[in-house]
Parts: sequence; C-alpha cells; structure tokens
Amino acid sequence: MASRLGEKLRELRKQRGLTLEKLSDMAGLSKSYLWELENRESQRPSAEKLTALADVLGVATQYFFEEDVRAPEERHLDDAFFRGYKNLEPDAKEHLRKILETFKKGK
Amino acid sequence: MASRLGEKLRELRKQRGLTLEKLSDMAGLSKSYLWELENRESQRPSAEKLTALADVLGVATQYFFEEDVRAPEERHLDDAFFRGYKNLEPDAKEHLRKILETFKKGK
DNA sequence: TCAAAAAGTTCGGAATAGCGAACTTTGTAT
DNA sequence: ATACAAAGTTCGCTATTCCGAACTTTTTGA
Repeated sequence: MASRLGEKLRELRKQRGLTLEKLSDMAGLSKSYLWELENRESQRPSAEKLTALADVLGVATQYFFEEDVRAPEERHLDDAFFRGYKNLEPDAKEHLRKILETFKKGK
Repeated sequence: MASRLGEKLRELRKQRGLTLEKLSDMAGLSKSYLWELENRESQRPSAEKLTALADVLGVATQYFFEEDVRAPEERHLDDAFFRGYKNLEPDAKEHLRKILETFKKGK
C-alpha cells in the first residue's frame, strides 16, 4: 500500500500527464527515486527534493504534509485566493481579516 | 559562513529563548544535529525534521525555503488568516474572494 | 501479430543524514 | 580566582537517501 505522500505525488503527476522520467528530469532527481517516493512506504525525502517537486508541480510544499480534506479544485481556488491576498496592502489585509472574523462567529 | 537555513533557525531559536537542547527535544531531533543544521554549510535535512522544527517554532515550513520579503510577523498573521479562511463555508469563501478582487483593482 | 519504443521497476552501492557520548566553552555564584 | 552547571561543539558510527544501469512490462503502429 502506498503512503499518503506517494498517492499525492502520483495523482499530481498523472494530472499533468507526465511520466516518471519527465517529472524526475524537471525536478532534478532520478526516476528510480521518484518511483520509490510514489510506491514505497515510509520514505523520508529531503526537503530539497520535495520542494523541487512541489515547484514543478505547481503546489505549495505544505501540501505534501498536511492531512487535507479539501478537494483539489477547492484547494486550488483557495491557494489562488491566498496568493492574491498576500500581495495586498496591509490595510486591505486588515479589512479582510475583520470580515473573516465575522464569518467565523456565524458558524 | 552559515547557510541561509542555519541563520533562520538560529534567529528563531534565539527569539524564543531556547537552547539547542530544549528545541531539539521539542522537535524530536538530536541537539548535535540541530547544531549542524544551524552552523554547517549545505545540509539537506529531511522534510520530516524541517516540518517538526517549523511546527514547534510556529512558522510555516515554506518559510525555510522561500526568499520571502514579508516580515515574519506579517507572515504569521497571513498564515493565521489563511487557516481561518480555509475552514469557512464555500459561500463565505466566495464572498471574501469577491472582496479581494475589488482590492486588487484598486492598486 | 510482433518488434521497437516508452514507461515502469529492481537492485547494489556511494554519499550523507542523523544519532549518542565525549569533549570544550561560557555563564554564574561564592 | 575557582568550581560547578549549562550551553555549545566534535566525532565516529549506523541507517537511509538517492543514484545509475540493468531489467521487465506496457504501449504503439505497421
């Protein structure tokens, strides 16, 4: 049985229509090792390799670690939102934070 | 000369008033290795160790890799905001996204 | 149908992550 | 000044990452 990380990697790779060799070339690691990451249990890849993969796959490094219940599409929307948010002026951020608080209360 | 990662680790540890031993205990790695991470060039720690450190230091894992212009406090605020946002109902998220767009236009 | 190409998988070994224990330096109190 | 504790540093070793090359399976297309 594949590990959680392995499943995520494979899912992303397939989504992008990449082979082991292509992705491993892009990310700068060997395809044999990429295969091990996808299929072998209990790998502890270096942060370096993982970020390289996250970069070329276009996801946040965090993604490989979180136990995230959000569906991929929702996650994508969320990440885009956060990227936009980060570039705002501090005042605008503050404004959004206030609004978030009112939404939280309403649960 | 210490690596960028080393400097960040040491800075965060000092800010929290922690010794090598305390932090290494909290994060579940040896103090000798933590010392190497802070002081030796070209370490390639596993993502596992790095996230453990990020967790107990209260920063996002990303922080150790990005060349991020945001100050740590601002980043912390932002991350907290994003964590809150992610737990909202889809409708509420949609609302916030709309607002974000208007802010972006106003730049 | 079957050969060649492409994709996936296995494996041995070099390089190094990461540890425990010993050692050195720095801080503190008398 | 000196001893004791606490913090930092070094070192040798084991376990694991990560690679290249060979091998097997799947896909393609004539």
